[in-house]
Amino acid sequence: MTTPKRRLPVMADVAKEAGVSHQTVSRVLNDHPNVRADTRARVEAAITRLGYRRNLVARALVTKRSRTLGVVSFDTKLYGPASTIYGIEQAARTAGYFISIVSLKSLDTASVREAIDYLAEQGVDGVVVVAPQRSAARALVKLPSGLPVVAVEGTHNADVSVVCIDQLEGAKLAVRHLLQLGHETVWHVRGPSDWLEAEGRLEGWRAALEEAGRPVPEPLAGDWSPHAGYEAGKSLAAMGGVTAVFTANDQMALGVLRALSEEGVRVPGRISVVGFDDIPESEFFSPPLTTVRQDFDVVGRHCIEVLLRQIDVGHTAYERLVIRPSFVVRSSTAPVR
Amino acid sequence: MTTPKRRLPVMADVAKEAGVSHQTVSRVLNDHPNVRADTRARVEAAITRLGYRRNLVARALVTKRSRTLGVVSFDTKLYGPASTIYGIEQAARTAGYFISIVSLKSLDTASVREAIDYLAEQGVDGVVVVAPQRSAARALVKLPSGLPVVAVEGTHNADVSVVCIDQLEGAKLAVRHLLQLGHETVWHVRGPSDWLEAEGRLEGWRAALEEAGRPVPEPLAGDWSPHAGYEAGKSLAAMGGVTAVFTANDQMALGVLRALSEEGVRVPGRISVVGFDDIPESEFFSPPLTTVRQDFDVVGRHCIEVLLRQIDVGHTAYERLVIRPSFVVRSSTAPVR
DNA sequence: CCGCAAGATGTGCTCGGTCATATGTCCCTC
DNA sequence: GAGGGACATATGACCGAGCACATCTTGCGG
Repeated sequence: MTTPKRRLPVMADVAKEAGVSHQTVSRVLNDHPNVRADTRARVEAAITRLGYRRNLVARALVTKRSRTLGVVSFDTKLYGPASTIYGIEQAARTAGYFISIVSLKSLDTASVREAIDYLAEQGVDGVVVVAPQRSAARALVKLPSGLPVVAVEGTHNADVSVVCIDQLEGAKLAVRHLLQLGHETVWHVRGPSDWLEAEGRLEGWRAALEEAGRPVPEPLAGDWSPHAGYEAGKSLAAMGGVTAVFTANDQMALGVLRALSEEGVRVPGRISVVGFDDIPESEFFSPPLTTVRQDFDVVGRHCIEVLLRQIDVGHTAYERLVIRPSFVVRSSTAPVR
Repeated sequence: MTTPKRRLPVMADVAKEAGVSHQTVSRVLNDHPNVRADTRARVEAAITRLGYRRNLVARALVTKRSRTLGVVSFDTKLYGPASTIYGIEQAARTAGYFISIVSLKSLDTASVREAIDYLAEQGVDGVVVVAPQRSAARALVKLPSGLPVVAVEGTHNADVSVVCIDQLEGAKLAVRHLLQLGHETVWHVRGPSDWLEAEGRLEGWRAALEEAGRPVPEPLAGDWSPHAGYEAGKSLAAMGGVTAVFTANDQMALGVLRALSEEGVRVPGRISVVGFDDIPESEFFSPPLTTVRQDFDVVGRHCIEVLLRQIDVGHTAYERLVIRPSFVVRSSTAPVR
């Protein structure tokens, strides 16, 4: 009971229709120069007449280039990964590549390896791994068969090219801003310990405090969620003596703001708060959040650049591209009273 | 100066290694029953010894099934689309399919058509179009060559299967909740007019008010952004007499809350606010937002279900799957004084 | 008017799998 | 011991493009 759908036209059909060989059709399709103008026109007419579309699968088989790039990511619902993937997709499409996405629930080494293998089997020309966790970064050490790979936020590991945002610098911007406002020191609500970004921000925070010769308080644990920020905010309010907090991301900062508000602690009157990411909502928090801005689109674009370079010129040296974050001052920070 | 990388092993290599024919290797790979146990073992040993991975491109060429689904979406940075795509990806991968994504900056008819064609050329087995705009829905009327397509939030158009959330019902939930709290009527900050979701929520709001015989105020314009909500909030504060607002999404609600806070209007003391979407941040807004919850994951899963059904059994009747939203009461709504 | 090079077009093979079919093997039954 | 059927394995064609090379045109200089 199969559908009587006539099969789609192939090159040979177009060739017959235009009265040329399939090779000439191929030349027309690939903008080969050596085709007479009227022949080209005839072929093009035949193509539109038949509604012919070239079969990229067949093409990929012989050229060994699928013009598809794989992306392995974690929780693509989050603003950061989603934005990065958006940037990747835009850049890839401009360069004539497709994007095949695998979104993992856990970034353990095995899952990442499996995902990469899976994509390799599908014939992707290269893979971008959005690997912000230590475990994911570990999965990239001994990779299979010369598949070009670029990591976003990978470790300093030299086994793969990396594009990342300078987390250390971002954190320092935040802390220095607060110190300049006269705060004696700055508390920190950190991200989960297996995340490289959390690590970098923590280090940057610590380094900036030490550079200024200030005491380094115990960081508060967090897991990026607003809820974790909320809990941390409650603790901070209870501590007393806290005047400035650097939160490892904006969502947690939101939780902190909420908790402080509930506890009747004015921001920035009593406590100044700085976030990280600059999600679109931050500008409208109560109060609008001073934060470190990461340009995820740029990260995505650079990934594709690096990856395509690796694909095109073969295995060059591994690159490491560090993007500087910027700082956005809004109303959640103020000079200490 | 080409790399001396020896080409990857193919079926023939495995066959030789195991001392069988390539066909037997194929049988082993596809779990064909008619293979003697020891032969199978020999082949499997050869596979691991050589590190063989099957070439899915070649397979796709002959089977005419790429086991790849295309997704066309608009602004995948937004929480809604990102979550939907996440759900789609999970469901697809579970079913053994890859996801190829095209993220558009504009959902005009031409772009959507082009994207679908692009994916069709790549040989996808089906396409999910996240088409929340009227223009995108229009692009789905006369589709090319029997390519299975499912739309998320498409129109009632019978030319394609649709999976959507009952926007009308969601809006009604919001309005009824507010009316039950004793509010005389409910203002509305609407989404952009070419968005079907905005349309649905507007209609639901209006219908619920009319059902209750209440006056229907002029809706305020918005574009989903917190900034638009902020502007609307300022207007609402200036109006006087407003006690309840239904905002078409949570981001705009955030802007409304911000504006009301700046104007010294207490929420929910003087004005109650309800949003739509239930983004992860909503719970920590000031105050925590009462909102309509959309389960995007479920939408994604249903899309794949419908799409795979269409792919497997051929062209059945177009389906229309409507998912009911739920309602989350938090602290941004209160009985009218 | 011929020769020759550059341009235009055609021929046949290849990519790496799967499918249909042929061939071979084994066991069981009459 | 012949015949039949089920199972195991091999053979060759084929999917639809691109590539290398062969062949046929054409234009131009000598």
